[in-house]
Amino acid sequence: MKNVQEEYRKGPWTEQEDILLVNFVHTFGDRRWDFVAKVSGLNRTGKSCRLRWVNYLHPGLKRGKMTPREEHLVLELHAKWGNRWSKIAKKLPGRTDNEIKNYWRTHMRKQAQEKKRPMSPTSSSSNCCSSSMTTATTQDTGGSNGKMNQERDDGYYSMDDIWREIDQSGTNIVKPVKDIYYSEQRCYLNFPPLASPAWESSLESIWNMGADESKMSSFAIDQFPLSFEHGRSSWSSLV
DNA sequence: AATCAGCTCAACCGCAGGTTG
DNA sequence: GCAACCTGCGGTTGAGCTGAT
Repeated sequence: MKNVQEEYRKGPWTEQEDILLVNFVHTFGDRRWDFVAKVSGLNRTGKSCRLRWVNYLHPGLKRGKMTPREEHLVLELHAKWGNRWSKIAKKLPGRTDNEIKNYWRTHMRKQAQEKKRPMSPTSSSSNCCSSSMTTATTQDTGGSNGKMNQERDDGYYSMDDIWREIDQSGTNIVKPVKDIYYSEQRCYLNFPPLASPAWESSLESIWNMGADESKMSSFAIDQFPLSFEHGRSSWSSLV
């Protein structure tokens, strides 16, 4: 029996894998990830396939910088729901929970560090509140495994550190978000969308195709005979 | 031009909840 | 009711990019 760790590929997805995944998701839908992973011949877990699809390949995804409106919405919804990223993402069409999570993390770390900077080093960590993690949102961070509870020597902030800083600095995250938003002296520029990868045009053409399975299959065969043969061999045993 | 530090974001992991047999 | 499996979520990591020095 093969070791599972040998069986599945990890790391960055290749263009070919992307096209293959798009192909099979279009055929079988974006629900049965384990099945899609198996029949596609991708040596990836269903989980990995789902993540790639949801965070990168989904046709409705926006790319590029968050707009001020989106930033505002994220802050507002986070104040309301805490770290319910997927819930927040549902209110921002084209944005993923991962993207929002990353944005928030960057945003709050920046804010915490800016708050910390003017303070003297001694006053920053000896606050009376440091022992309690009772911010409005800690209830939502139950999944934390505690790996990153300590502020690192290099100044890295874990989520807990961020919450602590926010808590200590008196920034009430639940207060009307407009205050937080407009107090930031940020320059909101409209950047052009990021340049699309060259292969995106080919993906687009895939999406413009009908859901004709035979078409999809022949496409897969033409493009990636080896992968498809592999997939088909597992397919026959599954279907 | 080279190096370094900070930032971004894709991808992983572990866990929890849902579904199925 | 229960175990096994699958899916989705939230937290974390690290490679690569970018700007500063």
